[in-house]
Amino acid sequence: MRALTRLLRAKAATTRLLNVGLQAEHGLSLNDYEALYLLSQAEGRRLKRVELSRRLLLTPSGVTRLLEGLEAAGFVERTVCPSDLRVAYAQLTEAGAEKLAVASCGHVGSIRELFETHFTDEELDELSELLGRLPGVALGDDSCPAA
Amino acid sequence: MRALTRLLRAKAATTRLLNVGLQAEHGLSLNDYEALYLLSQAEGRRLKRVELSRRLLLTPSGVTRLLEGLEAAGFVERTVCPSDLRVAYAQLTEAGAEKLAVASCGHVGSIRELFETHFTDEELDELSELLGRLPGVALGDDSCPAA
DNA sequence: GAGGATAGATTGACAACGCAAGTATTGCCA
DNA sequence: TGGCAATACTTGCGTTGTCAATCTATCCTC
Repeated sequence: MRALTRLLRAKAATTRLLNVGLQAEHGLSLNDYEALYLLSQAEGRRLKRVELSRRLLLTPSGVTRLLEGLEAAGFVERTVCPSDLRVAYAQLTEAGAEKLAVASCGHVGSIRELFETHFTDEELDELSELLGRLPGVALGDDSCPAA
Repeated sequence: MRALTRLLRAKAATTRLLNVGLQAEHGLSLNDYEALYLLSQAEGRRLKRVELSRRLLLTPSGVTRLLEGLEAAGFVERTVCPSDLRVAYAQLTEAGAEKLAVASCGHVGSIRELFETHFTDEELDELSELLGRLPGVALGDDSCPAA
């Protein structure tokens, strides 16, 4: 119960902090960044929208809205799947990859700063292990190259 | 970094789960509930709006919007502070207290179910201790009577 | 005490996201 | 092969919460 309220507040606090940084420096939301990152790690730099929805824990409509912005900015393109005309891939563009690279510098810096001043490495592992047990959290796991 | 993405997803997953339950059964959002709860624990069952904003980690305008709904439903009233005409207290009404009591039954049940199937008591303590270190998370601490 | 800085609160415009409903495509099964 | 369920996605609408601007009340300083 206390754990719950802290979980809620922890999310609110951290997203606010990181969001303003990303927004101010690169005009990206935290979800924008996550989406670009997931795409960059994916095979062929593309992902089905359903897959993004699962990984980002957004509803399909949320993904559509998110990608609208990213497409308008030229960071992703929609491509179709020849074998199944229902699916629309989100394909990372060269511009998107560059944007991600640039934004990563400052962003992972902020994250490290935020977390490493409060936790040791072991505690971070502990924390993510615990959070990973909640239903749906540890889905498309991300092998985390940059940090 | 993995910790961060899991934190974000953990919040998204849990709020969605708990929100739909609360919403369906009692027409309250999670923040509505938290606000009622904080008021019920406060001295005289009232709190300054600024205080609510700190505790719920909402902006002041967020608090105003939240209380709009609660006032319309008759669960809180606004009262003024005689010594400082700027502050407007949010005062829990009798109806609000009853609503909270009724909603608590099912709600803390859901929470326990969600958390206790995945964690032991020690792990919950560990988790909330860790989360509490993030800036701003462990503010108005809540001495947690019900669970 | 007058004047400016500051704190508490509200309002309007806006972005993000969920839900429900709708469309299009595919797979299943008789 | 025809029909029906399921899947992938989009769109309209409502809710929630933020930000920037504003108003009032209080405090602080001269």
